[in-house]
Amino acid sequence: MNKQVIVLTGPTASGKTELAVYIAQKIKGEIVSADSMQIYNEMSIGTAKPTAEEMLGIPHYMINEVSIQTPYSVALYQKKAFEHIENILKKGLTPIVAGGTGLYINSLLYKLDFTHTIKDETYRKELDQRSLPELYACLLEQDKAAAGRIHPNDRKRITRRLEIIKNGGASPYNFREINNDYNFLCIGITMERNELYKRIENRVDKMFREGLVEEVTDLYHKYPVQLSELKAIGYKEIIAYLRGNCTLLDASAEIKKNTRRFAKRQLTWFNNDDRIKWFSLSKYIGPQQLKEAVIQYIIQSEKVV
RNA sequence: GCCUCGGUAGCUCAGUCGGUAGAGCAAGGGACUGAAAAUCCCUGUGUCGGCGGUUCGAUUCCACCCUGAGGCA
Repeated sequence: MNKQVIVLTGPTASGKTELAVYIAQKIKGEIVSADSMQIYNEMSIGTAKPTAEEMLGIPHYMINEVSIQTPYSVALYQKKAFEHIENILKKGLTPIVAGGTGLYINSLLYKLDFTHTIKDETYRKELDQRSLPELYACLLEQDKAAAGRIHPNDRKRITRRLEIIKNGGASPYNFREINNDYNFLCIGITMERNELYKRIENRVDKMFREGLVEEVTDLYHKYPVQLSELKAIGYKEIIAYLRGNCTLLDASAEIKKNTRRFAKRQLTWFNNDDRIKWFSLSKYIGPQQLKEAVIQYIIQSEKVV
């Protein structure tokens, strides 16, 4: 029998954090975060990082992994997350992967092999100097299949593909080969769009009350380059304000807008995976009822296995 | 009360020398293999303020009405 791992996902502000802790308490689990921004130590308020109180004593891994000074990536995440999953299983507990970064989650759910496709900063810098049509022509010449898959305007992906080719890692492209090493039970939380947007609005207001501006100001002074390059929602907009490009009210509106768009992209991403069993908050009387339904579902699934 | 300029997509506005209309923003949909909160792609029907008139045909011209801004008394 495969080792069971619970995966909890959904758009931002849908209540993943709280539900993950609840599940962990009910079924004796520990949490492995799948959030590309909570990874960073220095970013807290703007990433809605769970506080010690919110964790209720449940161990959380892959949060505060590194400093903002050392950029992270999926490959690093994948390696480390599997280590944590194994450790949790060894303790006889259930790993609960919880987060909204689709690529990070897919690096666990699918066989994504990064070991032969080294990241090459020097080469990337070199490619940055060249024009986009030039890069695309280059890709077309060296990897026709990839060129067909990647849009000519998508500089980031073209660059990465060229990097892979240069370093000899052009492995056959096994798109979405399922990872069967574990028995993943995938749960998604969602709700009607209006409701989600209302929650996003409230959450952003709350972040401001909790000191988002202070957090960003402080970080911006310490690590201006690193913070700007991350382009994290809640941070880039405050940076614009600090630079005098807009008012604080504008920044708040922008954060809300960008968060809404982000949530939409997340939903698009997760809708792609039919393993996810969706629970819509709009269909339950309240969060408590949804939590109980999720637990019921988990217990039932374990019986089947 | 009179004069002037407006009323067109959720918002800001363009336009049709009369043949029922299009930009930006917002919004919606989609993609995603070492930056992913990133990056990229696709999507524009709306009583053209109302009621009449002229006309084969009016959002466009004319009259009146409603309404907003400014000006003069």
